[in-house]
Amino acid sequence: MSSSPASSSVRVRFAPSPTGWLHIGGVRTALFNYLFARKMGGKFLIRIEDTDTERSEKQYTDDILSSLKWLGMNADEEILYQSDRGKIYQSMADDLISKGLAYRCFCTTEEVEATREKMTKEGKKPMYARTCREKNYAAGAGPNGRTSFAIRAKFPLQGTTAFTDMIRGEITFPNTDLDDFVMIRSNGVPTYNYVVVVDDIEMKISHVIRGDDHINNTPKQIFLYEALKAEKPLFAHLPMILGEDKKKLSKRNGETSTNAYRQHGFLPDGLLNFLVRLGWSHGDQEVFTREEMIQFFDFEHVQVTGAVFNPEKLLWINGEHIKKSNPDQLLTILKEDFKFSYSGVSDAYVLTLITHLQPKVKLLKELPEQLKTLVIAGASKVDGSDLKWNKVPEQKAKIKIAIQEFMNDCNSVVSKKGKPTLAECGIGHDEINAKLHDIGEKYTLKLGEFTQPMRLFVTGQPSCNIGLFDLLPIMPWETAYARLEACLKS
RNA sequence: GUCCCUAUCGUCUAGAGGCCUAGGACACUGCCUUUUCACGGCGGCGACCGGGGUUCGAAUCCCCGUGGGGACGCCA
Repeated sequence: MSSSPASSSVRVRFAPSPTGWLHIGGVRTALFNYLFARKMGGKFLIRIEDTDTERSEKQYTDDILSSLKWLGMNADEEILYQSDRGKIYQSMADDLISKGLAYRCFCTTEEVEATREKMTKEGKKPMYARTCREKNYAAGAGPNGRTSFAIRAKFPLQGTTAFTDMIRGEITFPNTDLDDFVMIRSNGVPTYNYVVVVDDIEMKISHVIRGDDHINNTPKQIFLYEALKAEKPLFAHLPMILGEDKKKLSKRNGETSTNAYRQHGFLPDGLLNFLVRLGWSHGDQEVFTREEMIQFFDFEHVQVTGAVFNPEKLLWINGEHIKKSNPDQLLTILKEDFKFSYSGVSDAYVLTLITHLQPKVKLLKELPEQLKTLVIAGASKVDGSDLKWNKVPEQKAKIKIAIQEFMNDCNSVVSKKGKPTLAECGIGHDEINAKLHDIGEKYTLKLGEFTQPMRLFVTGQPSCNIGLFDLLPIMPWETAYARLEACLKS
């Protein structure tokens, strides 16, 4: 259903209104625009729709832009602010009035409301009564001395308005159901349906890719394209993201700011990967790199129905991305976004720890939590009172002897070679494994019986997911030894 | 209410008339692996909304019904 215009002509935009934080639904809309632009070698643009002066706030614009930056979706050209363009909107509207395609409406809000209520009661679609439609009022020359007017579109009374949606195909509206919508409010501020067209023309937008809550606005906008004698873009209406209650995602049912996802430890590509799979598919593939998303994206496989936001799958996908990440990059993010720091240990050591931990976490914020007792001297605060060995004192004594033997064994090697870690003394994962198995056999202990207390004390916390055999070789032996001593004393 | 869109496991989805006894993923669950937790491996549970057509043959095409969503603003 999609057409393939010359790639160089593809220009798409993400046009948020700064009336709230950038939320996940907005990110998905931006993403589909971004992917299409990148795939087609076109331009991805951003326009801030701040005509609603009441609700627009600078802090929201800042949040939207910084969130998009975090996600790696920056605009290819200068960002357009609608608040800068008031004069253009006004003069084009005046022009449409002179051509008989729009008119001044002096009706008051109360009058308009009244007819709307009446029509609703009669079971009709609430619309404007078109009182001023054929009056040709001049500015400042309204009925009953009224001077305040809005500008309305003179929408056709008959026929149909249709367009071909890239996702859904042909959509047709009877014109009788469409209103003479307001283009410029009586306070002079233009409305969304009007400025969106003026600006999309100005920006030479080739494809309008947006949420399907805009399908019903499209005929109004088509009217304006025709009135302004401009070439119409192609439209693609994306299905909505739904909350668990299957209603449009909102603050009530789980809408969350993009920033919150960042703080929780989602990777940009993990979040984007989850979002792209909400309403789009590429066979059975679930995990995509950014390059793959761009390479494979198409409108043919965009779903038509809304998709429920599934936090658990998001978590899983994020884990997949963390697994594949470069530890260096992970460390950088940890330092920048999670105030992660360490002392008395080398960068290489921290990086190796991350390598061992990254396949096991789903959220970045788990990393500093698990690392903290490994990379900061004296951070270990272990209480061994919950350990199983406390139940059988003679067993506990035997285990301590076994652990002591392991310590002595390693110690002799380390002091002979004079290196700070077991790994540098030639004792790696497999050697530790063999050593502990031997000791277990010698003292007729199951491996878990004595590695469990060892692991607790060496990691310095009960919830660190690193394997003991992975940790022992790389941890400074001095530290490991001290912690094992504490274990013996407990 | 009117208009627009829509309908495959709980959820995200594959599916373009025979490859479908409907595939994958998340979740749930059984087993295995194992140095706790986790990761991983192998299984299990689980869906074509209903009714009519069209066709030799329908999850797939058409119609109706029903369900769901969205829009009906001097919000965007």
